[in-house]
Amino acid sequence: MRSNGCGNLRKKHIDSFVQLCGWVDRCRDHGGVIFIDLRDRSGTIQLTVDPDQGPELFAIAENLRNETVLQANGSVKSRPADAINEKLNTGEIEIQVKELIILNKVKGNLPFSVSIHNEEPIKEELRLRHRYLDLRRERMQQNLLLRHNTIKTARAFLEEEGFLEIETPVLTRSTPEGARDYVVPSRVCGGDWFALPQSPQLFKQLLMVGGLERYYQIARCFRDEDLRSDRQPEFTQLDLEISFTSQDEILGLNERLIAAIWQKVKGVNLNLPFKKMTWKEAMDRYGTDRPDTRYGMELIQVNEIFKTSGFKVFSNAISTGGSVKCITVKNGNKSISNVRIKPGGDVFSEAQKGGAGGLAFIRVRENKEIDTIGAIKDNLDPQAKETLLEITGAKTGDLILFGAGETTIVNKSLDRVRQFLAKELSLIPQEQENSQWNFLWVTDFPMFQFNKDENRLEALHHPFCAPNPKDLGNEEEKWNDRLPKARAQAYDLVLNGLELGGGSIRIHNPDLQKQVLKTIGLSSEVVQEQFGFLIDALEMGAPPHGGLAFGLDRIVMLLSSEESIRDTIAFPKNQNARCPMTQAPGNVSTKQLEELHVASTWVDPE
RNA sequence: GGGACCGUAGUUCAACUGGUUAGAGCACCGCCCUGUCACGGCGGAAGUUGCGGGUUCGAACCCCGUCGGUCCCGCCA
Repeated sequence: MRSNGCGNLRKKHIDSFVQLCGWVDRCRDHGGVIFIDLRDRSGTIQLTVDPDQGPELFAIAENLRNETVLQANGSVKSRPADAINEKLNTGEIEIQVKELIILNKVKGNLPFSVSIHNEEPIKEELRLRHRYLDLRRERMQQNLLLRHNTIKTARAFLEEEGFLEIETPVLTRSTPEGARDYVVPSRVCGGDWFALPQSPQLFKQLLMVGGLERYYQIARCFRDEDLRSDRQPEFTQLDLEISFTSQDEILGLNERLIAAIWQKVKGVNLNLPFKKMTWKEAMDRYGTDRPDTRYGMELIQVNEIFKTSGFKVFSNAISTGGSVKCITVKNGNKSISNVRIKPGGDVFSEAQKGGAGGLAFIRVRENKEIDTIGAIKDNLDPQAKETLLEITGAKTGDLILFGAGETTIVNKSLDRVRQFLAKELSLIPQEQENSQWNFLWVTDFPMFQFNKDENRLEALHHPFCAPNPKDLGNEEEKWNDRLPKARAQAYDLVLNGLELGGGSIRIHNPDLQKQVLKTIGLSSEVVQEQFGFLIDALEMGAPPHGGLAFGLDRIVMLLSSEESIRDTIAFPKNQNARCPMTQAPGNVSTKQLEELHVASTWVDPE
């Protein structure tokens, strides 16, 4: 049916007869000669239809509309010297058309224009409702090509490293920890339910117990939680697991994997090894476990200066176990007005979104004079002021912003403010090819964090991460005390403040695994019921193993400079987890429900 | 569950901040045009201003509710 791709033709094809198929991108009808831009996945080329080629052909050309599916047969010709289009890869040539065959017509108005030449912003709802049209556009084609190349490179790399690609079940069982499950009723096993996997975590560990040694998968994962621009109910992980390995080996291998992807897809040579930072250091200096270290404005703890201060907001925060931390905004006096850091201001509300009740500030004026609210100024003696200016490095013209209260909230709100101001003040370096890809391993996460609502410990990553032996020791009788405070052999890969992936060395000792599950409050009955198969497996010769999973959608989002992972997925869901094209999820018949032994309690709110 | 913003022709936007007939570009339809490439020219059709209620002499604009969407918090790695 076709001999070439439209976008692949060049001067070397001149005088050859070609058969092209594609979509009408646009027409220019001059009354005599008619130009048609024909587009397929490879690109666009100009077709030229002359009246002297016959009235039938001309009549077809005259009545074409955009997005008509067209076959064009004709000869490749060079364009007249003054008609060369340098903006087009195929701009030196054109097709002298001998025959046009309409393969399919377009009925009615198109909801939006596909042609890149009419790139008005289109409401995303509309793009998703007619995703097949949206996918025809260059931007989505580029993104999906980039996604394909990313996966292809990962497969080739892992193949070379001795990995096997193995599929794991999509219908599996619900587990207590983590996100809400998508649940599927079983017709055959009445009253029982499958859950869709939140990740292949346990299966990949069991593959290691099964002696497969090196596994990977492009794995679809499901989480029934509320959506964000970087979160979909079904998303894809590049998931891998290795037996007989160490943390360093896993980090090294994954750095090389990432470097291979960036090399192939972006042509960028990353510097290896990536930088490393412990979780504690990240929290102290940046207030987040995924810091953007491309710029400074670090958080500085100033508890010592304010613990005896008469400014109660600060001293109370410290005496109740919290912190006072600050960031120094260079030349902030000029760039950030008081209106913006007081209630109602954009900087203030950014701190508020992080949970802060307020945003205290000090402006440094000439001769180390400070300008702030009276309650702070009156309670800051000269020595304390001197120390503050010294450890913050604040100079004339600088603005110091404070967070005070519970340490987690201080960290969270100052992290937000820091990121917000970095964008506002353009502190993020854009220019150098390599510095815009700031990779960072964050290591030594705690095993657990305290969940206030449920009044219990919960696993920070998941409850299969192995604790650091240095923190745990060998004597089992001390596990009870030591485990809750232990660091995990867990690590995240962070790029420019976004988490790309994470993993850990896993527990392969069944007693330790039981102890960890007990620590997060699971009774031995629940452990037996929900994780019995894992404990059994660990008792039957489980090798030491560990692994990692990357968020593939997010990687592609960064590589394609998109702001939403929806633009990296062919058919994504909207923010209500609905597919605007198919309208899924939808009704099922009463008969289907009966077969599944399920009755709906849903009542339409009237 | 909560907060913010948005919804006007097929589409992207406008409409003096409450004023009478809701405009424009692209797309669409018709006519003209032989070297354009965001082709050009002339003409035309196209609207329940998301929906429901209220305030008002008068509502796209103000108020309440509702539906849909985006971003964020909670939630989620």
